[in-house]
Amino acid sequence: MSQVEPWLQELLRLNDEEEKMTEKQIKIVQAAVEIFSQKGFAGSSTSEIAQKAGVAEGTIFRHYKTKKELLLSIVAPIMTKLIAPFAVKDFTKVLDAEYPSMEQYLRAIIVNRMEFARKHFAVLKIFLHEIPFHTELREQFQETFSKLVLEKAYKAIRHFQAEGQIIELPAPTTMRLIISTIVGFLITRFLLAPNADWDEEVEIEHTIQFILNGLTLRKA
Amino acid sequence: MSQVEPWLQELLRLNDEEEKMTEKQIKIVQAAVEIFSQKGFAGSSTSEIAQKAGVAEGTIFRHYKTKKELLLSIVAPIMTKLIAPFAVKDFTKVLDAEYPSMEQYLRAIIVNRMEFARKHFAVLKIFLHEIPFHTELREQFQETFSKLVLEKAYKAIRHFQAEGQIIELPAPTTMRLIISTIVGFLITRFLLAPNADWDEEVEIEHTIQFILNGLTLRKA
Amino acid sequence: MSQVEPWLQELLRLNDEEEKMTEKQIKIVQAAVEIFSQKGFAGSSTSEIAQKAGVAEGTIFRHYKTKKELLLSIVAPIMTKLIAPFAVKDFTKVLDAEYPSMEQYLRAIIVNRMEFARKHFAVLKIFLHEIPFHTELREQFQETFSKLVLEKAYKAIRHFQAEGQIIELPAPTTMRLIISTIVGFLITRFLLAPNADWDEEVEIEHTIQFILNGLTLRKA
Amino acid sequence: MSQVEPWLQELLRLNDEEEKMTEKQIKIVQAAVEIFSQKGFAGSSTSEIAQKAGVAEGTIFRHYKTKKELLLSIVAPIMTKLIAPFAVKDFTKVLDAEYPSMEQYLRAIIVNRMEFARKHFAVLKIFLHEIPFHTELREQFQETFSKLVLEKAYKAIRHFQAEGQIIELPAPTTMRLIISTIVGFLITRFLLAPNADWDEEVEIEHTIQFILNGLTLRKA
DNA sequence: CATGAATGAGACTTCATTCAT
DNA sequence: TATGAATGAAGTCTCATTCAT
Repeated sequence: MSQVEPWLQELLRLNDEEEKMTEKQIKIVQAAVEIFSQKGFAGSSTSEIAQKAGVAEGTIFRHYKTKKELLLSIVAPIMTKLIAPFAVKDFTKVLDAEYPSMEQYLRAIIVNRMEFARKHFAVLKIFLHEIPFHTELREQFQETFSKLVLEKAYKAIRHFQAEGQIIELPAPTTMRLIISTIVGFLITRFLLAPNADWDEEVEIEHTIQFILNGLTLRKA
Repeated sequence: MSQVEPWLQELLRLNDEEEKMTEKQIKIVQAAVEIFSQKGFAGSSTSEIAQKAGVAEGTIFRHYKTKKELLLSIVAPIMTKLIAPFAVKDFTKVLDAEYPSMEQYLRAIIVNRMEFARKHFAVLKIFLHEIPFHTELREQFQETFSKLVLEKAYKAIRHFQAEGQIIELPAPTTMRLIISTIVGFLITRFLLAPNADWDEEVEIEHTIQFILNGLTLRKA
Repeated sequence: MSQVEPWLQELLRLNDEEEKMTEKQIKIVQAAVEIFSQKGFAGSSTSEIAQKAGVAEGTIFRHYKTKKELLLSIVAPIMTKLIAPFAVKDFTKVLDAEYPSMEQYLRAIIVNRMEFARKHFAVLKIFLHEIPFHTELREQFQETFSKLVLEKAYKAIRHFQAEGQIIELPAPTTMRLIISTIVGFLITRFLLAPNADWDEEVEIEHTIQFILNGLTLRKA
Repeated sequence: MSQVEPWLQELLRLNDEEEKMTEKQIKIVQAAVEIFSQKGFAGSSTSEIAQKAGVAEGTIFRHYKTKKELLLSIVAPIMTKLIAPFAVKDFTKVLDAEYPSMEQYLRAIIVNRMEFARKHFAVLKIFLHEIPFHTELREQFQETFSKLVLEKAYKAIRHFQAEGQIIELPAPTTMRLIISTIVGFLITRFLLAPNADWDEEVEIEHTIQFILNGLTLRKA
């Protein structure tokens, strides 16, 4: 999964929408991402963004009606992208075919999402900070998430439970435990100790083993 | 540990410093907590706080030189409180005496910190949101954390490793995995699905077992 | 005249009105003088004055209804004091009796007013700065000045002109030239170069000779 | 010197820098000059300035970052202009060539600076009032003055002393006496009795004669 | 498309003054 | 008499947004 799977390509193609953008517009977005992620949305000023983008103050509003629209244009797409790998049409088929073991599945997810986080670090940070303050964002995310991901993820979990690979906890609990561990890993890696030079491979391995062990019955 | 241990009382007593506060000052702090946690620091206005507190806007600045000082007066103490249970002078003694098994230890921590999170939910939320934007906060937290908690926690981890209760991962990795799981639990409980009525006891139990299993060697 | 003349004593006695003042009130006035002279009236805050005086904010307003009243209580008396030496009831008699020559008269005035300026430097500075901005002050000063000083000074000038000691310029012109020179001397001494160590005696002598020469006919 | 000398033109040309200014910006400066000179800097409010300029308050801060910057933009240039006529590269040559007698020199200076004071009355008033409260202003003025004027003025004084036109007082003393008289003249004319209709020509003549007499040896 | 001067609402903050204690 | 918490008007300054060029 470190290579983009065919079934994902369609989804991902939606994202490369930097096409119709003016050169100036791209600079605006880049500047906005940088400043929003440093100071937060409410703490940033459009004039500062314009300055960093090397653009007149008015130019921003030629492309985005309001400051908030600029934010959403940055943050909304990331939600879809974030979720994309899980939004597969027929999940269990995928599972059967490609991930015979939970371990391979987990490793694929972690590696893939880590690349994603590395690439979109700043935007993800903005997303995390702003989602509590913008109802539309939150609702859109919740809807997308529960529609596209939740049931499919539950299916996958039950699939591995049925196969006896993991224990029979409630699916939401299982999911919470997995996501907590992965997100905790990513946050530590990119936010808390971005400069610490650690052995990424080894940490990933520990993390995967922790999840697998955690979800496996201890033999008495 | 759901009861406050004697060795904690001193530490905790530092916190009930709402003494010298005017009635109005208390109202200001309450209003500020509510509004900051809803809209974020930069998105809140002092006039709104004053209004909600039923106080003239000038009154805020009689007690706090700046809006930011108001924020810090709210958020700084929570850092110490958050860490308090781990800032024990002689940790291993405590461990020997009171927590023969890692399981008991984990349960104590989770229950205790859950009560704490329940009580200080709003302030914790503010803390989490603002810490990336305020260097002083971040540095103070890092210092306090590494001084008071880190080494002691590592000691505890090594203690349980020596006893053969958990496997020999690097202490920082072990710690990351434990904290991720606990924080993930608390965030799910209080932030993501605060209204979902789930069986807290059972979820705690699952969480503890997940951590313990995760850190225990699978018997081949 | 470096000693206080008998006819002045009455006038001067009006000034030592620090009698009925509370200890705190005195401290307030001292603090106000210091701060007003450093930052100007409009640039000073009553709270700063209270702080420097070691007094509660409200205490100032127990003694002075408004900030401006505090200013006037400081500045108004200095006007009288400043003018006092010239406000003699029967001036020409004084002149005949005590100052046979213009030179002696000038020297007396300069020495005496220099001591005055040295003592009341800060208050005089406040007075000079504030007089353009406070109509009452300006009017009161103009009235006092023209009533008590102007005619008497003109009389003295004409007296010395009649005696042939100085040339027959218009009295206002003569007065302007004398006052300009003296005030210029005092401002240089106390404001522009207060730290320069110069020979005061010699400078006074030069100044007097300049005025006298300036008002004497050059012999062809 | 009532006509602008050629060597001055360059210096003076620096001043007509109202070029790049918006129409509104010019109105702001005009309003600010008027209000500052009436109420002093600290006693004026930006809202009042905006109102008198017929401009939104925000517009002031688009052109000047702070209220103080507005003050300095008004007051700083006047310092150079005030001094300009004395900041000539080779002063004694000028003296030799154009002012054979001290009298002509004095008359030229007085007339020229009187026109200047008449034209820039309000700004000069602001300058005089504010210089004690703004360290930067004071230091900049002292530096400019001592660099550009002092030595040259001393040279001129010694030039006239060497020619026997004036007596051998120390140059600083001589300068103090001359400036006191001239400044006293200007202040009387424009500040103390601006409405009194006096014969300016005659007063100038008296003032010049006073200075000349004052600095000339009385023949015994 | 792009500019940047202009706006005016509203942000944070100060301050003279009042008043219950 | 003295205090100092409280006030609210006013101050300086910021900022998203508009619009003529």
